[in-house]
Amino acid sequence: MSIDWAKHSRAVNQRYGDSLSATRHIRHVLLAAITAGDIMPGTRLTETELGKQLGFSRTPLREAIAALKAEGIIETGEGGSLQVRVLAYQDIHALYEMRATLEGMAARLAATGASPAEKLFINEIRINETQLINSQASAAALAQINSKFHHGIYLASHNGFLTEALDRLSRTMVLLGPTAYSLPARIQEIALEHDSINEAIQAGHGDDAEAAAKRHLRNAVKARLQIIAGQQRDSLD
Amino acid sequence: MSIDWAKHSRAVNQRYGDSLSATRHIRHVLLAAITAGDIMPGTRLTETELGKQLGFSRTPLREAIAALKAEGIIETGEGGSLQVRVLAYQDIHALYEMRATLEGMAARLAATGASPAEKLFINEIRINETQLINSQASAAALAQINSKFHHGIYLASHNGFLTEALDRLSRTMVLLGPTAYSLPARIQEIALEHDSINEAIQAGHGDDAEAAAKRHLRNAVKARLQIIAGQQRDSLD
DNA sequence: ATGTATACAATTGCATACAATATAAGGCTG
DNA sequence: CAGCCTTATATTGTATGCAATTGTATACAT
Repeated sequence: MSIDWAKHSRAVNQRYGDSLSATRHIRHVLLAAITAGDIMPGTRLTETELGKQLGFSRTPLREAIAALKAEGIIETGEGGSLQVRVLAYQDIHALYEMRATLEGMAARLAATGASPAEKLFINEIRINETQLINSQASAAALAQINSKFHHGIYLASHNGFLTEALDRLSRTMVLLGPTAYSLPARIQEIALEHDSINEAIQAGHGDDAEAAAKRHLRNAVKARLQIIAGQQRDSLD
Repeated sequence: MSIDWAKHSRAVNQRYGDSLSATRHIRHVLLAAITAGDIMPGTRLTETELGKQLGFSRTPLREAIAALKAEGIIETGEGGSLQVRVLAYQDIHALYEMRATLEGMAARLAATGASPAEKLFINEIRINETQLINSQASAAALAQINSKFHHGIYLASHNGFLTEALDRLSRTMVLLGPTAYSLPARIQEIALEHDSINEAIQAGHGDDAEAAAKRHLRNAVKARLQIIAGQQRDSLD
């Protein structure tokens, strides 16, 4: 039941340096733990316990939680108790519907407005992804390069609010559990879909880029539903 | 220099009841003060001072601020000092670009998926707006009914993440200052544009609704730039 | 045996106190 | 007189303690 907080803590220090304030540190550690699946949606979190385990007092912990609540990652259940947000089934559709629209917008803007350097950068990530797939890299490694590819497009949109909204959606998506890279059959499809997006961006075709991105997300939600169906248990617990 | 916090506090109590936790109460009061223009972007906020004026200790105040920071309403300046976020000029375009896409999406979804009751509700708001305009209501009253109209469409999209994203954008927009209703000439245009959106939604024409919403936002950014040009001062202060 | 009331434990919400850090002023030295 | 270092002050960051609310268990009555 106990979680290896030290591992996540080290990872955060390595990624952001060890000069983060306690509040921010805790925020990243909690996100990492949720992303890793160490804390499942619905899990009740108690401040005293968490504080003791993380080695911080309740004050910065509560501030981190306040930020995560504002983001919709943590919610207050009955009687004000804290728990990791539980997404309803219909939330999955809403989430992917949003992402399809925003990813489409980002791809369009990247195609029409990205600098040559940015386009080269995106293309390079795409090449790296192919190499990783061919070398049969782990699902985690593939998920990471996938993140980079999408994030590169977000940045190339030159719209900070769009980037932030998509980052936020990505963070919310970790509540859904394992990524689509746990489905071997989906990996090749993803590669092809990324290719169409990349090609449209490289060619500067906004319409095509948007359409390709939307197709990509439509297929993604299909894969996601497949994963969820596989996880189905009777809900008597 | 002193701000009438009691006024905002009363308004919040009236709107949400007086049983809100201190943290949430403070959050709404701060938002109200920023919306009303009592606190301008760039204004430095000191916790001790704010806490004293609001009548709360620093703990709930800091939690409210943590939430507002996560939303991008408050930012930390040099040396960790707090200030109301200052939007750059290019942020205006990015903001409206986002809103155009999301409002378009919401209008499309409302047109294709709203229930008859929801469509009636939207139409009713639209009728109310016309009456208010004809009776030469105040800019504040018009801004309020405008909010209702848009928010009604958000809800009719049946997508919680979209609604939340648009609400968030609206909150960010208060950082831009006075609404377009300070421009008399714009009021009639707004009415016409709302009409096209409403008609497309009532008729169930998704494409038309999206297009009308995007047109509306394109015109809105034009009006906004006009307002900003009017506020222009030499920046020698 | 079941439903209810009451007492107790656990947890959140808030306030105060302390520590660390940044800002600003003033004096000292070159 | 200018520049820099020192020191004092102000402000943010963190910890602890208390109050109030909620959840739970036990005992009692029906």
